[in-house]
Amino acid sequence: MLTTMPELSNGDDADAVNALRSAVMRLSRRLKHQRVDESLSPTEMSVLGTLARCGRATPGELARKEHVQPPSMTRIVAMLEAKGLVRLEAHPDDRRQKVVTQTEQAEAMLEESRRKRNAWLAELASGLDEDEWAKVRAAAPVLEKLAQL
Amino acid sequence: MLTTMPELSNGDDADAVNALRSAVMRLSRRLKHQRVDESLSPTEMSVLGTLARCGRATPGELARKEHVQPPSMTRIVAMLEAKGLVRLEAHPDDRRQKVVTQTEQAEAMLEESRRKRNAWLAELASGLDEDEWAKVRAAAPVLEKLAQL
DNA sequence: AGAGGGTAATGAGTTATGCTAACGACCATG
DNA sequence: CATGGTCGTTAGCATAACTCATTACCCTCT
Repeated sequence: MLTTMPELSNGDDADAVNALRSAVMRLSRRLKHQRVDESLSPTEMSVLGTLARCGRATPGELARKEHVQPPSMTRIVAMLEAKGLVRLEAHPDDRRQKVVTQTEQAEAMLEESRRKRNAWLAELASGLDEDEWAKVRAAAPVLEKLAQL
Repeated sequence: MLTTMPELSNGDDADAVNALRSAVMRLSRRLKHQRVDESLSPTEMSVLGTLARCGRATPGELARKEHVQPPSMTRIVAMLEAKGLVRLEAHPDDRRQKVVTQTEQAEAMLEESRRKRNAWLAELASGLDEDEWAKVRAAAPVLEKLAQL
């Protein structure tokens, strides 16, 4: 739990934070261009990914998960609905809320997406050795957790 | 070198890529708001970090390193110069190019930046256990390398 | 020496993607 | 039944990137 957190003041961690921040910013920029579907923004893709894991969610929940303001999520969901990738239904208990679910079309697109991402990854991974890649793989779920804190 | 790259087709790696992509997008969004200097965009900060490591670079080199188009870097460098954080000099051998170096003021700002980032990190790290944090620390330099490939 | 192709930086205009503020519909508690 | 809080939405705006076009310069080849 890092209750004492002694390492936050030492140089290694400071370097790690610097590296992490820099890498995240640059990678996010590259990911914007590495779109699996030309007409879908990274955040829209991320929402689909979240839906695939959660099954269903309200716009507000999605906004919190993606760290986006509710109005932005409104627009994103509307976009996705217009493209037939999600469905909006009335919330069973609360008529203020709505429930978003993904369509079969989205399911197919995500599969396609996985293939293309792997291709992209193959190119990048060729620059990493086995050990480096193992570190990335180990850290990936942690980073995801970190992003949601 | 992953010459055979057998793991690119297995599920673990696909999951890792999904998690990584999602985490990078969300973290980058949060980092945008966690600015150390309110008047400096994340990319501008990243450029200063790069300069701190490299010492000096041309706008074109910086654009390539940051994965930004040259015109964007022109504007960023102009911004930084206007704020007294970098200096532009003529290239000794090629009059088309310019050389960007950081000022002492930038040096001081980066130090300030490091402190604030550590504070932000402390908050996030409190949600990770020692083992998770170790994984992030191990992966940070690799991610940086990945971002530059 | 001069012409022409390639590269560096830049200027202008556009697009994308988020934000804040204000609003209407709805729940819930007195 | 009124009133305060919450959810989603609408409207307007800000930022930070992009593309296309231009200018200045280097370099090679004749």
